[in-house]
Amino acid sequence: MDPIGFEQHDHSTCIADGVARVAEYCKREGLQFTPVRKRVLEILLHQHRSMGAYEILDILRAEGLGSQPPVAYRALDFLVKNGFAHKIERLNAFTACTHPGENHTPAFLICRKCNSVAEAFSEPDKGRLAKTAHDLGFRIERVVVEAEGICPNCTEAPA
Amino acid sequence: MDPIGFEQHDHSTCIADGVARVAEYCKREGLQFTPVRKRVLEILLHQHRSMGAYEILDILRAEGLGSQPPVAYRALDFLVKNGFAHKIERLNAFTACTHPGENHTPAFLICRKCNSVAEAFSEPDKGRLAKTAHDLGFRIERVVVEAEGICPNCTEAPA
DNA sequence: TTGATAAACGTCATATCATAACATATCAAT
DNA sequence: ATTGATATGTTATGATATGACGTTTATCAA
Repeated sequence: MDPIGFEQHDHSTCIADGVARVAEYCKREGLQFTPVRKRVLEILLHQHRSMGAYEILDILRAEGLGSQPPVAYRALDFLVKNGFAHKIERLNAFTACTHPGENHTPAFLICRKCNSVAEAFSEPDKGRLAKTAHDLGFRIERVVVEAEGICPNCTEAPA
Repeated sequence: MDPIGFEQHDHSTCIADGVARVAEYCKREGLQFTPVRKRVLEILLHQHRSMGAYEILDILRAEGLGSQPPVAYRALDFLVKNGFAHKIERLNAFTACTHPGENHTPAFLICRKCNSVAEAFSEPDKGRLAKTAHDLGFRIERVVVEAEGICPNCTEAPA
């Protein structure tokens, strides 16, 4: 049991399930779920935190799956574009999506102590921002919501 | 009259007023509003869009105010830390705060066509994200909200 | 006013994040 | 098998950001 989304969680089937779901989705949609792409997704699923592209690249390199930055970035682009992973802008890092296939606007809770990342939902159509945008005539296409703070595990064990 | 926050607006006094307000605030708080810091704020206020650190540095360099990256980054750090400017994470760029001195959680509306940036308010204490964080026991300290889309000026004149 | 301390600056070097460009290989559909 | 699209390998470079260290400037107490 590893802490996931700040809760204890059966992680053992988590990676396999995540990969399987994405594999199935790709098959349905005619997307190529190539070895590098699959491996990068596995790497991200393995950690419930965000990882930098070069950190992922180091792992790929050790496994002989690619040694140059574009290899990692291209795989990450694929995963992000299709909603299997997200980029955390605040950290210039990436994390596996916990709701692949579902259409959603993710919001992230980032612990500044342990760097774990939990994915929550935001509702960009509601609230003050939506109203402001509507009033101004601004058409929102995409919203980044990233909350930084202290996760429950780190609150309990302060430095 | 320049478009500001997507609206026509008297920009002429805007820079002077912004600088004056910050200068006064700094005096009150005992902060050093040095020439470089003041100039960087002016540069940011001059544009109602975000600017990269190196873009700002180029201007400083041309004016003999500093030629190395740390000069720009240190001034920007000062402005951001004190709430006179904000970093747009999505763009790795900076923009002058339109409500300096007021305690607020900014939300940004970023036009992907003309790169203008409008600062709005978000209400991180309300809405679904706040509820999720509370339920999980996550203590939010800071929230980044950045909406990307098309501003009214660019909607009217599509490419 | 001066001396001590902290804050800011100038500079060099380097770390970190990201992509352009182009050649080669693989896949998918005829 | 051919062809066009997609993916990969590789080189090179661009863009963003910070560590470290010595010098200068500001602040403030004595």
